[in-house]
Amino acid sequence: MGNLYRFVEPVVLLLLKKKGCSYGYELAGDLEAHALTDAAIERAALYRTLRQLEANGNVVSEWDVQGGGPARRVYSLTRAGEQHLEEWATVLEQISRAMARFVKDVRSLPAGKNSGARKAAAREAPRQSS
Amino acid sequence: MGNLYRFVEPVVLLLLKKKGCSYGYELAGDLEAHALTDAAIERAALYRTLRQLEANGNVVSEWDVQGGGPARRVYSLTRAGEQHLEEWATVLEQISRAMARFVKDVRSLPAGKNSGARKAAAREAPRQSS
DNA sequence: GGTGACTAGATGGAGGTTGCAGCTATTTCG
DNA sequence: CGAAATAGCTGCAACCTCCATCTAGTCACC
Repeated sequence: MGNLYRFVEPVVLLLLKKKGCSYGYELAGDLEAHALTDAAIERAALYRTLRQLEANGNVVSEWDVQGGGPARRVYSLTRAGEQHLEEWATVLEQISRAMARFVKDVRSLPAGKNSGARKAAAREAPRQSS
Repeated sequence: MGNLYRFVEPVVLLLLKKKGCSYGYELAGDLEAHALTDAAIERAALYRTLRQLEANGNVVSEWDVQGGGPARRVYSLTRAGEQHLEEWATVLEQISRAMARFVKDVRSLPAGKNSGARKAAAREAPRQSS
């Protein structure tokens, strides 16, 4: 199913809201736990998503040169970002419901062989009635 | 959010199972009603999805030259296709649950301003102390 | 018998996304 | 020193998406 790049964004927003602020490398770890799909998340996708979120004004970043190790680019949500997260929640809620309906629909059908229609035989009463 | 090309496939499979068999132009109409997202579905995506499903052995097609109007390429599910649909149901069920969890998670957080962490202020005790 | 509307399938190509592989740099540990 | 871990970032081929457009058959109408 691939990486479903689009769902990296909302999860990152949620994590940032929960944690207050964070940086790419750390988020990469947390992402596994919160991912909407079981697909592994690409590092590249994560970094690119963060940059894009910043370009769109949903997060801001600044360098943290303090602790040991290389510098970190620390991100935090803006107000626009919080709102964006809410919007994601609304959208995902709808999709979630639609998917649940879909699953129920599939399950409600006779399993196994295709009951209603024999193969592509169908062409029994074609409408050349005109 | 775009067309979410990936979700055209399961919906087409479901429709074919329900109807026994059908063709592109007709499916295009039904798709609106069953779509998982509110995005309109591209004709191009539909036709290409059908071809791809056939290439993967999930459906078979034959020409219907009978009725009025141009010939139709009529598709129907194979047994592999039925199984593929089941698999889709399993996957989508998981994603649906994960999304619902996500939404609940978002909603459970304090709305409005970011409580836990003030802006990007964080850097309160910067280490120019060195 | 010409014209437009409708049905039906399909493709072309610009532009965007993704996944992989790799790069740099800093610090810590043995 | 050299290796490993941390941290961020980029290049690029392959792939996907979206829009526009094309072909062609039939029908209704004048």
